[in-house]
Amino acid sequence: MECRVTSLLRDKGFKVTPQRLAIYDVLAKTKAHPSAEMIFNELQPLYPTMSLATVYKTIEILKELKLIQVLNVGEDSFRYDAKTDNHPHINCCKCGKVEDILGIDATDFIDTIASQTSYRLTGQQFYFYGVCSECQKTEKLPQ
Amino acid sequence: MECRVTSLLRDKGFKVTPQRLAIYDVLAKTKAHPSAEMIFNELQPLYPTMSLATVYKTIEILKELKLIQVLNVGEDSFRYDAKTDNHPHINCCKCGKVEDILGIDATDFIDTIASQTSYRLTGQQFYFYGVCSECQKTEKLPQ
DNA sequence: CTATATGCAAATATTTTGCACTGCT
DNA sequence: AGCAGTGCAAAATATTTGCATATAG
Repeated sequence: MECRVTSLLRDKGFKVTPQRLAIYDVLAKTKAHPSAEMIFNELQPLYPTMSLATVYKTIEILKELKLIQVLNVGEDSFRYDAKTDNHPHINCCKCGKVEDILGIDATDFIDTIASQTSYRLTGQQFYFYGVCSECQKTEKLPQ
Repeated sequence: MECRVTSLLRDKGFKVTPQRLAIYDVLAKTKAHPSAEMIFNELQPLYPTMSLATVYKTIEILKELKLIQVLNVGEDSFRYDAKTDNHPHINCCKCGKVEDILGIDATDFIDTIASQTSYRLTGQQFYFYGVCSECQKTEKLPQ
């Protein structure tokens, strides 16, 4: 049994390489929404010869195959998420982590927007900002 | 009568310079949500000696004074908005323009999120993506 | 007059590209 | 074997920084 990534790559005429699978795996197995650099660093021990360029080129393909989605919470770099359903994200302003918000039904909100705009909607991205529970604790410690 | 920007700058110990006022004015008078480069280009005719560095430095101050908000719809650069109330934005995937969505009350949606997260919320940003009405027309023309 | 701001140029950071070599299929 | 993919280095793009000069207060 072939996994989804393997068959999708092959179907679209892309070659299945260890690098591509490894990059997708990093994204599939983390909830940290890593940037290209973070993916690169994560893979260094296992693939010491892998280049950042390969990470970027692979991300491009994974995006095209809709295997990942792109996030931009307002940092200078992009982050990537292998969960491709369109859920909101929340970003801690103190530690910078980005987490999924799952189990939200935004249908009503989206419908309201759809009915008020002349655009044909194709998607949306909801970002929330705040302080995570860990950072809230730290905040309250003296100094 | 002094305008808000002038007095706010002065109050916080920043000097009031023609450059700073001009940059804020560009943002206050447009609905295009320009990037730093777009602001710079807009000001070229009037302030031919202004440098991009000044645009970036001024944006930093305006952000600090909460006179502008920062947007990132997923481009490689940031955009800025002098409307600082937290309204959704919509981005046309064809022509790239970014427009305000006004008159939406997202309180219920935000409250739902607030009640489901352990974060102390400080803000949010809603981006919608689609095809604007102008681009929809163009789309349908033969070729 | 003094301290801050500007403008230039150089530095930094992120992402993209060109090309010789490698390795899937 | 053939062609797409990788890795390196260089380029492109966006943003930041250092510093000499200009200017607001």
